[in-house]
Formats: sequence, C-alpha cells, structure tokens
Amino acid sequence: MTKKNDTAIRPTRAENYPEWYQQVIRASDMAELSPVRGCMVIKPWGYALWENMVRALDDMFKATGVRNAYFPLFIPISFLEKEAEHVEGFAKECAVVTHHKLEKDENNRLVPAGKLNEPLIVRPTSETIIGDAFARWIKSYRDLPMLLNQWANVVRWEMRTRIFLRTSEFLWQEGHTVHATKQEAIDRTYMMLNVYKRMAEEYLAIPVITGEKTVAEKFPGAEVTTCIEAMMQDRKALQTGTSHFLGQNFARASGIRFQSAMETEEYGWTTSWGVSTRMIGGLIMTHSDDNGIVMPPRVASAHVVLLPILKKKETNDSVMAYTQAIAERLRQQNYHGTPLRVEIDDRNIGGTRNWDWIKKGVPLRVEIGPRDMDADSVFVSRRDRDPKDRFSIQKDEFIGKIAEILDDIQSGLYEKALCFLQENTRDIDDPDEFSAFFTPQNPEEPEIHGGFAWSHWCGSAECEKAVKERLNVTIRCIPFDRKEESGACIQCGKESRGRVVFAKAY
RNA sequence: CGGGGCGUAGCGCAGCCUGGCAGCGCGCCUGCUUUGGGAGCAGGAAGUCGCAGGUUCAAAUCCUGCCGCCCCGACCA
Repeated sequence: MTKKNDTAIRPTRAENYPEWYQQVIRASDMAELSPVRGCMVIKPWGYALWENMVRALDDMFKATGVRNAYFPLFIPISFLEKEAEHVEGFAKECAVVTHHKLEKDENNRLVPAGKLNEPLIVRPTSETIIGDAFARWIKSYRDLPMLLNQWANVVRWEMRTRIFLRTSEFLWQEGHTVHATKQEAIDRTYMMLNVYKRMAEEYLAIPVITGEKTVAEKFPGAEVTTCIEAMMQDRKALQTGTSHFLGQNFARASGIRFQSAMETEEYGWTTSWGVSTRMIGGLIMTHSDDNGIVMPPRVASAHVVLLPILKKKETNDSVMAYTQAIAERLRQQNYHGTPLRVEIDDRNIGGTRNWDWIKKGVPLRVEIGPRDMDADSVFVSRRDRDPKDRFSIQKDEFIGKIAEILDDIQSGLYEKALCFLQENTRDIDDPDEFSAFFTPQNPEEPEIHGGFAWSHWCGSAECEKAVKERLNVTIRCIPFDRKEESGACIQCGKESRGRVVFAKAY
C-alpha cells in the first residue's frame, strides 16, 4: 500500500524528455521496437488508437468526395527517375529490392539468388506509380477531378529512428488528386490541410499553426507545401501533416494529360497530402504527463475502463453482474457517432490495476465495489486529473453524463495544450534575444528550452541556412495568418515584410 | 555517416578498475493471508552477461573487430 514512486514514469519529462517518451510508450503497451532496425510493432492498444484516427480521417476524406484505392508496394526505379527534384529528395533513403529468390549456400544459410533485371524500390511515397495510373485513366476533363486516397505502409531508410516519430517503415495515408485547373488544385491543397487541422484540433486536441513551407523545407517536386505544425511539451515543433500543391510537375513527369472542353490538350494539376503514425507520437508528446499517456476521448483506444472491486466471496458475483450491466448500458451510449468503447478489468491485483490504466491513458476509470452497488453509484477518476482525485456519482447520472464528461476532458486537453503553445510562443526582433531563446543554459545536458519564435526573415535561403547552422533552428512555416508588417531579418537585418515561425523541430 | 554515452533475467540496475560459483529491486509463477487503491509472508521459474575472435588454468571483467540502442550533428512525415 506504500507508494513506490511519486510518478509512474521514470525519468520524468523534466529529467530526460527523450527517455521519458520511450518509457511512456513502453508503459502504455502501445508499441515496441521490432527486431528489424528502425521498425516498430504496433500492439493492440496502440493500433486501436490508430484505427480511431483512421476512421475519423477516412470519413472526412470521403465527405469531400475522395475515394480509396490501393497501389503496389514496389515501384520500378525508372518511375522515381521521372521527376528530378523527387529523385533528389528520396533516392538516399530508398530500400531497393534486387532479388526474388533465396537459396541455401554450402553452410546451409539462405542467400539471395535470382537477380532482378530491373531492381524495384519499396515506395517511400507513391506519386510516381499513382501518376502512371492517372496518365492511363485520365483522358478528358470529364474524368476530372480525380480524387484518390490510399492507406498504406511506406519505407524511408532513416539514419536515426524514434518510435512513432520517425521509423523506417510507417503507416500513413496518401491522397492524390488531379484537377483541370490550377485554382481547383490549390483549393484542394488547402481543403485537405484544413481537414488535417480539424483532425489535430478536434480529435487529437492538438492545437496547430498552419502555413507554407519555405523552399528549403518543401516536399521534393512540390510547388507549394503547406503544413500543420504543433508544439510538443519540450517546445520543439512537430510537423503533423502536410498538403502539397504539385503544379504540373508530376503531370508532366507522368504524362497526365486530358482534353479540355475547348478541345485542347492540357496537363493536369495535381496535389498530394498525407498524415502518418507520426501523429501518434505528436499526441503522446502533447498530452502525456509523468504518469504516462493521456488519450483524448475522441480517439482513445477505450473511453472508460470498469474496475470491479472483488472484495468478498459473497459479493463478488453481484458486483460483477452490476459491472456487466453498467458496461452494457454504456456500450449503448453514443459518443460523437460511435458506441462508447468500454473495457472491464476484473484482475484481482490491487492498486497495480489502477496504475496500469493510468499508464494506458484511458480517459475514465470507474471503480465499482459493494458499497457503490448498495448506493447505486460508481466511483470515478479522470485521467486529466490527479490519480487521487476521485468522486462518487449516481450510476444513472454517470451513464447519462458520460459523454459530457468526456467532452469536458477533450476540451480541457485542448485548452491546456493551447495555453502551453501560447506561453511558449513569442515575437522576437532582437537577434541576441533570438539566440538566447534557442540556447540552453546547460549545453552538456540541455534543459527544455525555446519554443516558437515569430521573427522577421528576409526570404533568402542563405539566412535560413545560417540560422539552422548556428542554432539548429529551422523555419517551420510561413504562417497563413501573419500580418503584413515590415521589419528587419533576424539574421541579416535586411528588409522583411512579415514574420515566420522559427523553432527546433523533430 | 561523424562526436559522445550505453548493451548483464520482461523492466530498472550493481558487479568490470584489481579475471576466480551471475547478483539486487520491481515484475512473473505457486500457496496462504489480504483487498476502496502501485499489498504481506513463504516457496519458485527465468540470463550461452549484445555478437565473434583473441589472451589466460580460468573472461561479464583484459584485448581486437563487429552489431544494436540512446543523445548531439547532417537528412527527414
């Protein structure tokens, strides 16, 4: 009955943020590293979260007219070569398949045999192979717009990996659209970015800023890359989603042409947009505390866990029956269009059970014992409150109000994250202040520092690069909602017409 | 791929300097006692000490090479 630690996760965020992140994931039972370098196994509790995110996004995509399809994992190398910038951007991190067969050697070890005539790459993204299909499918303006999405895994051979945030293989969706006009493609680019913003803010309770990437940061081959950027609790930025206007670059590369109403032959205007399992990393680093992950109710793997207190043999059966009955009624409740997700944990292991669910981040824990049963009540704890902060509530009232409580947790998480973002965002005009903002007090073991600096930038790639080399700070985006305002570039002092967002980034 | 740190039971670690039975805490299993909050007692299972060589009567410990993980850089959703 003694408390082992004051926090369930060691080290704490303040002590060692990266290690804390790893431990949160381990403790939550969401995922683990696989034997394959840089890859992860997503366990049921983590995959349930992903499925909820997928469902919400998929519904939003379909509401805008997008349909799902599936394209191959393997892409001929020649396809990647079609767009020069695209090659430049992805060639370094492609996994390449060179053989199609294994044979045993003299030591009975399996070795690759059957060399392929043309090696295949494992998709790092599918613009080229989808472009090839679009070129064959699209003949006329009547075929447009073409609005497709695929849910898939992709592989990017990363040097440094971090579970959920950057893995060699990850799950994502990639939307690909073709339009008859430039404006329509641009509109689609912003429309999908807005879907991502809604996903982040309404479902994941992660406030984001939206904007455009600089030339140095944009997607290889894109005309314009737009993004949503969130602030993690270590005040670093995380790009949580991107939407690209590809101009006619990929249409020319893949030969996506159509006959217009005027009977002229035109190249299509394309977009692509994606979010990945990286969002899970963002969710963890936005909401979790020193007791583990905190799942926002809208996407939580489960909304509520029922914990029967099985104290005495003579009451156990009735407590279980009471618990089951509550579970049934809860499952009939509708929460934002889905049935409530209810878990029951009847393991008789004392307080450990409670802490397991804290570490798993379930929004509501409901303890149900003989006393509650006698009073026709339940004993409730919220994951957004202290573990000791619990209250008794009439069973019927709880069932009636659970959606309201979950919404309160959801909005509270968003508000808290928004406050954090605002507290650690500032306009900086003085170059010395800028440097100090991004320089830790203790360079040996850097403490949590920095944040988002809205500062002036002259627009030159040189200044952008200089800031990056000097402070490891990049321009996260040119925010859409920036004011027209003249100022002096934080690096060179030359004329600037508006602020951009600088931050250290994942 | 460069600089730094670390690989010992599922997790966290001690042991290594100075070679001599592979340990501790938590977790796990069994039994009893407990039970409104990370339980107590007793018993138990679990590790080719990251891998491969080398030195030695003897290697977790010393030497060489490799692999993996974490942090900091370059790259990136």
